[in-house]
Amino acid sequence: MTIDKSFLTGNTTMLILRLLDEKDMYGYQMIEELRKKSNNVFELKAGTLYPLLHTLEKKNMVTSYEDIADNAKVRKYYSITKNGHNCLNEKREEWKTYIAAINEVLGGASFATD
Amino acid sequence: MTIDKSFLTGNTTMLILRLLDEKDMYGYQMIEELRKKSNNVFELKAGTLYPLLHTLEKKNMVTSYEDIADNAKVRKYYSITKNGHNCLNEKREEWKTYIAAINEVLGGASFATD
DNA sequence: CAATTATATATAGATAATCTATATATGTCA
DNA sequence: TGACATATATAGATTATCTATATATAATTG
Repeated sequence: MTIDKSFLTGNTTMLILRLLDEKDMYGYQMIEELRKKSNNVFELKAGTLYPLLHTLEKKNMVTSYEDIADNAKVRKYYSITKNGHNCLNEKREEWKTYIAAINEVLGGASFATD
Repeated sequence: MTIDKSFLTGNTTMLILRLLDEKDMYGYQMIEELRKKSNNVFELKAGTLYPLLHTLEKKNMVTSYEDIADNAKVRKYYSITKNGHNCLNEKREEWKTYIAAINEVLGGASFATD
């Protein structure tokens, strides 16, 4: 089954902030993590992610710094800010409300988790 | 709480087909139904819906006919086709897969903190 | 060893699904 | 009578994706 890519719209920021809420990561790593955690459902494109990270940095949701990864190579790491953490919590609440509404229309059971 | 409108992207077609899968409706009625069923979460705009209905008709997902509503006024009713019904079932499956993937990422072993 | 593929970051331009604004017409209510 | 709700419609703006392209290094493969 191929997932309608437009489902993703609006969730990318929430997902990225969620990853960074666990640990600092660099861009390419986020793409791989999302792919793995979602069982290949999310295949976020580099051309989507890097501009988004720059925007999140401008909005003070994340900060970046250069550091050396396990393989001794320099990578651009991102770290979530207090502001970004608060935004994540808001987005999670919105997401819960949203899927409850969808399920209300679809007439099915709720798939929401806390 | 204001819901991020971009969450809706990609779901509108599924929701409209779901409404029509229960009974024939006219455009304005769909907007009202979605608003009510979702407890005001969905406030679909006329400028979004009417062009979408025209597209769905071109794609043979729905058919339309003029009929007289309860209040004796002529309204443009839409009816789901077999094709539209099949599309709805596919979208529902995609939706399930998609939210399972989101919850996989969101649920990753942590609790929301402030 | 050369060619290809994977890793890694970045930007420009295209695409698609919404939105707002506007138009038109009728009906209702204060 | 003037504003607001119902009802349908289109044009143009906005926004979040995408693809294509660029660059550089590392790893793999023929």
